[in-house]
Amino acid sequence: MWTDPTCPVARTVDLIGDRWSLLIVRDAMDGARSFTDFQQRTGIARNILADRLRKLTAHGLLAQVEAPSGKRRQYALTAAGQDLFAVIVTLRQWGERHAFEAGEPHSVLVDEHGAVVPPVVPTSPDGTPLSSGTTSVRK
Amino acid sequence: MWTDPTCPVARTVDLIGDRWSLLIVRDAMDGARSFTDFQQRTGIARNILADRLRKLTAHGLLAQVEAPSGKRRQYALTAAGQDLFAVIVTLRQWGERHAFEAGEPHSVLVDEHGAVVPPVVPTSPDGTPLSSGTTSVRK
DNA sequence: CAGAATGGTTTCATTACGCAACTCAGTGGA
DNA sequence: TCCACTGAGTTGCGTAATGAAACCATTCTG
Repeated sequence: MWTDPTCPVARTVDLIGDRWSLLIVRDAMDGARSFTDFQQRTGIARNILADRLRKLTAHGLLAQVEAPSGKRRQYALTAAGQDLFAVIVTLRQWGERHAFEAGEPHSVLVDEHGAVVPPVVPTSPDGTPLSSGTTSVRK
Repeated sequence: MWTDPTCPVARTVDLIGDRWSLLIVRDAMDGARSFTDFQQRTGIARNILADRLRKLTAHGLLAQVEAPSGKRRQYALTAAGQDLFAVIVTLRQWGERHAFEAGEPHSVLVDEHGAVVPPVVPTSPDGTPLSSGTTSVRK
C-alpha cells in the first residue's frame, strides 16, 4: 500500500496528508467539538467533513464522546491526536516565516503568558540544532 | 484563494497539504535531485510528479539548478524548502509513535553520530513544554 | 552514429471533491 | 402535546484531480 512501508513520514502523510485533516485537527486543538463548529471554522463541504471525521475517528485521532449534560455527542482529540501538536506548531511557524509577504498580518501562537512561542528546532541529544545535512535515516 | 487568509497553518497546508508534496520534500532532504530519482523513490505518477515539481518550484520551495559538470539540470531545495526540516521531523516522529504496531519495524532519524533524534517539543521562551491546552492563537 | 536513458507530455479512465438539496432525529417553545 | 427549528449528517450530480500507460524530444554513451 505504501511506496515505502517502513517510512513514518509516508504513513503519517497517508493519514493526514490532505487539504482538510490537519485543519480539522488544528480547530479541534482550538476548541472545536461539534460538526457545525468544524464546518464553519474550516469552510469544508459537509459530506467531506463527515468523511474526514469518520476517517480521523477510525484512525484513532478523534473520538466521539458523550457531552456532559445530555447534549449531543461531540468529537474530541485522542492522545494520538493531541500528539500532533508539534506538527501543527511547526507547520504554523513555517507558514509565518514563508507564506506571508513582509508586513502582511497573520495570527501568532502564544503561550499562557502571552509570550510568542519560539521557533521549534530539532536537536541531537546534546542540544545541537540539526538540519537535513546533519541527520540521516537509519533503516 | 486561501482557506483562512490569516492562518499560517492553512496557508502552509494549501502549499504542501497533499499526498505527494511532503514526500518529495522528504526525498529532496534525503538527497534526491533528478526527475527519475523522485519518481522512483516516491512511486508517484510521472505527470503528477511533473506538476508537483512545477508547483513547488513556483512557490519557492524547490529551484532548478545547473549541475556541476555539464549535466542535466536538477532540483534542489531552496532555503524555504530546507526550512521544512522541522515539519518533516515532527511528522516522522509522530508516525514512529502512532502509525506502527508495537514491534513493527520502521526507519529512524539519527544525527551524525548515529544517535536517535529526541522528540521535538514546542516550548515557551523559558523552556516549559507546551501543549494545545497551554497555547492560544493571537490574531 | 545508434541505442539507451532522461525528462517530460498526452490521452483517457477512475476517483475525489464541492455544492445544493434532502432526510432524520432530537430539542424547544407555545 | 404539537410542530417548527436546529444539528448532523446523506444523496445526487457536475467538475476537478489523480493514475496508468503510451508517446515524444533531448541528451548521453559506447
